[in-house]
Amino acid sequence: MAFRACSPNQNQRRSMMTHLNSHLHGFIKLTGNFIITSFLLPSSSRLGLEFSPHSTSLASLLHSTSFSNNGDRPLLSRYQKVTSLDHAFKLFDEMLHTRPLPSVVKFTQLLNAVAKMKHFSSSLHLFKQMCVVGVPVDAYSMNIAIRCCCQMSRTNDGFALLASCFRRAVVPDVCTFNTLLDGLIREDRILEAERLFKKLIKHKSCEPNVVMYSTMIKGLCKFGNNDIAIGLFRLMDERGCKPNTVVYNTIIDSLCKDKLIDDAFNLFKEMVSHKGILPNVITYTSLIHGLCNLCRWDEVSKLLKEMEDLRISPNFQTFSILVDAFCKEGRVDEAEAVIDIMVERSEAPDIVTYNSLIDGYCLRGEMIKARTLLDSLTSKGLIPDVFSYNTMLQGLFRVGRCGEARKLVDEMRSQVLIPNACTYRIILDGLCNNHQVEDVLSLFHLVGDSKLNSDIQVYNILIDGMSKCGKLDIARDLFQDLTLKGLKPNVRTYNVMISGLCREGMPEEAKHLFHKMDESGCPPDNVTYRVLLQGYLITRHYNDVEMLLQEMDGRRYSLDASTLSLLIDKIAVGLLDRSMLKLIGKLVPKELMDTPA
DNA sequence: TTAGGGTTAG
Repeated sequence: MAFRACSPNQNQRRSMMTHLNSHLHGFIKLTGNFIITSFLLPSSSRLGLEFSPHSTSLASLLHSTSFSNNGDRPLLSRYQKVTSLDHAFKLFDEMLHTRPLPSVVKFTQLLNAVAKMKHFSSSLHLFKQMCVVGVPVDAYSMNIAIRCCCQMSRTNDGFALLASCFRRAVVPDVCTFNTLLDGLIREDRILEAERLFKKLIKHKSCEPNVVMYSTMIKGLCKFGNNDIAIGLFRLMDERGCKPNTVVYNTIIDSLCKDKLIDDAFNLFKEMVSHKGILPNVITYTSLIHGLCNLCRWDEVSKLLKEMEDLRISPNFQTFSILVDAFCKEGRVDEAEAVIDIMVERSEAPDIVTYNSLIDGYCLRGEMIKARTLLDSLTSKGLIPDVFSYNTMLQGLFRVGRCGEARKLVDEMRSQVLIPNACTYRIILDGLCNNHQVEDVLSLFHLVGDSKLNSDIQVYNILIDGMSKCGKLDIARDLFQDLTLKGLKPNVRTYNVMISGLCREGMPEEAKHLFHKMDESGCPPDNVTYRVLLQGYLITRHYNDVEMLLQEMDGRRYSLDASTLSLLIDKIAVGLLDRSMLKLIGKLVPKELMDTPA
């Protein structure tokens, strides 16, 4: 594998673009073919059944699994078949008047059916009624009630029910504790979740199983602790709890989201080749999503082909992710083709998918198409939401049509769609990008001390916008104001401030701020390093470049195309030492590398 | 009869 960016000349750079384009082109061609062929896959795979390449014949599987409707599957009881809340309440009332009272199992079936319809408070209400009339509740019914609390983000009420378990001599099991653990994680109470998990193991309250480990791993991933999550994953294996597809998927997805795609693929390889665990559509969708985010299109097409070989059919979410990725690249034709296939497969695109398409049109400046689509959503049976309008709004600002953007906001109001915090941020950002400094500031001041302005993201937009409009003094004042407002700068705040300082030729002040980050408990991220490096290079501040590169290597960070290009230019003209190339080579992500001819 | 994994705006 050659390091493409080593040669700085114009031809090489052009060739990199051509190469990338041909990949993209190849991908689209292949994807187009593939999606059509996957639509033609045997109906078994469209039904969501997956086949190992070594499995017994397709026909026998089809026969035994997908079409055997009689006998094998237990019939659902009338309590599990409820279709509406009304129906459930009527049935419950009937049960209360039956003598002797139906068994707790029947009641539990009904509770579960109601919970599955996402009527959590009703399910909980029925549970309480059961207790009142003296149905002897057990761990199953208790677990459903606890789950209802947790799903409504009332995990504390779930713990209160746990206490009542002890009073009622109901023994909580691993499922009870896992539900509570999941509730804590859902409410972002990761420290309490960790404490509970450790306590359960210490007191041997229950033996964690693969679901519980997986819940804890999900929580750790959610809070950016991939390494600790992987540590727990290894520990679980050592303790004799065999990992399965779900646990692998959880970690793979988190690595993909953090752009650690190569680590994700190592894990994927381990899962499939060493452990013999079959990947499924979720595994592939996570990987595809990760690759799309990094624009590694050739590998996306490879994975889609692999799915086809394994007879794993892409599903609604896979398609949705592809539509979104195509739209973000401005490839709306391909996105439209995928949407057509979704319609053919009766996986009707939802509002989210269409929002991506609106975004794609806007990105290409095709505002009429975007507007027509927005207006046609209702006829597709979808109600345009604030999200759709926000997307359109963003597009109008992007092409500099501030007047029309204003009109759209008025239109939202007239449609009783209340602009939300995101609308506000889009307007601020749009006005900044269109250099409407006066308007931005008057809007910001008009909003004043309202909750909308107690938002670090608002400040990030304004600091960035002001410094890009050449108003670094205002940006600095806003940065100072943060602490007075009781807001804490986040990594993005530092990044935009550092970037602004560099833009105005103040690398020393930028460096000072950079050093403050770690001590403020906000360590610099990949972007901080890139921004500072670019600042140093543009302001001809070369002394610290190598040190920054080494630190990046230590933190496993990587270079982006523009920083890389700047570094190479400086080496080419002899302002930076060629010896740095080796270190730079280590920091180039795969998507910027050449592939063998 | 109970618990776990993948898409949405800066």
